[in-house]
Amino acid sequence: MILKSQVEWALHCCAILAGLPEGRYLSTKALAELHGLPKEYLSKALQSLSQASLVDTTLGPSGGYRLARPSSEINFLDIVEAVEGKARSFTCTNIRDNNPCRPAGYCDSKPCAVARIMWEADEAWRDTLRRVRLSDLVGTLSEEVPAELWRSTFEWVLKRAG
Amino acid sequence: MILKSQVEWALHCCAILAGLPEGRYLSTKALAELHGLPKEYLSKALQSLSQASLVDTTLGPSGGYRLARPSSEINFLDIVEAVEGKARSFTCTNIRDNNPCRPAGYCDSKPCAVARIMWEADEAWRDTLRRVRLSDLVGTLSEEVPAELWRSTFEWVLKRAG
DNA sequence: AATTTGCGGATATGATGTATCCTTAATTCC
DNA sequence: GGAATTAAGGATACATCATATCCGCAAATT
Repeated sequence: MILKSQVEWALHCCAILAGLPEGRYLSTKALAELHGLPKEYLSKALQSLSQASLVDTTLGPSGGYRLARPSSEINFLDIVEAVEGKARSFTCTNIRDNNPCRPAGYCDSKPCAVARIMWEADEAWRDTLRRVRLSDLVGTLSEEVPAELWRSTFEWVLKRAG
Repeated sequence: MILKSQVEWALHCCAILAGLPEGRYLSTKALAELHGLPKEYLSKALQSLSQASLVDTTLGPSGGYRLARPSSEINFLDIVEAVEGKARSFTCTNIRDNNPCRPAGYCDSKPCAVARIMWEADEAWRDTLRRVRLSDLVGTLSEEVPAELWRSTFEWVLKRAG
């Protein structure tokens, strides 16, 4: 059970977008260069964010991406689900239906007890991600990343932001 | 991020094994028939349980599997990790290292803030699974499964248990 | 008009989950 | 002792999906 690398990419890109001044856009090209990622494939991840309405886009030179909402109104789960999908990690295939002892036409009243527990764990995972806002990440980064690197990075970004 | 179907199989099989009388074994063949699963492939899942020391095995006719510990001392995470592996769902590839603004030879003091949050969610998932014992599942099933089906199923199982 | 951008489709490749088959060694039963 | 049964593990095939690249289109800027 491994998350796509696009999840990591999308989270880091959103953290950068969160630091953009109001109204500016940053292109796929700049985000790919900044993170050392394949531009064309990163583009797919960003398209997922766009389809989920997490980011706004604009075309042409000086075009690119910006957050569609304040970073305090976007949480980790929003981003993760945008690229990874909203499907649960456990799918119940109802193998108990194959029990040869079952009377014909028997129908379960509840979802399988095994599935309920697996889904509960899935929800715990989602809850944790839901509780962390993108702005929280930015706050942590701004504390942990050395001030000089933080400054030079955004200088680099702003030089490329349309 | 989808769990293997073997996870579902292993959980259901363990629930059956938990109902076996002391010292009896149940074969792959019986477990496969009971759940309508491909015998040869289910065998791989059971081998994983064996390698994780969750079950004991014995060879020959009347051979098969039984729990290695009481069902109250086996939790969901034990079983899930046995077949799914213990690797975290999120792997940090340290793409921040590619930041062109980084001074050469720069080394991070902490793991990436993004990774820490993703790992926290992963731990929440694992904690939930760790808190549910196999005996809890059996308790739930014995309440929810109609008494007659429950009885006839174990009659079916005992007829095949060595 | 030329360039740059996001977007979607088509395609290729590698890894992994799913599934089957076969051999080997251990155990039971006759 | 011999036949049957079992778990274990290796080899192989196939399908699905993540990864990655390329192309053409429409929109926006210069």
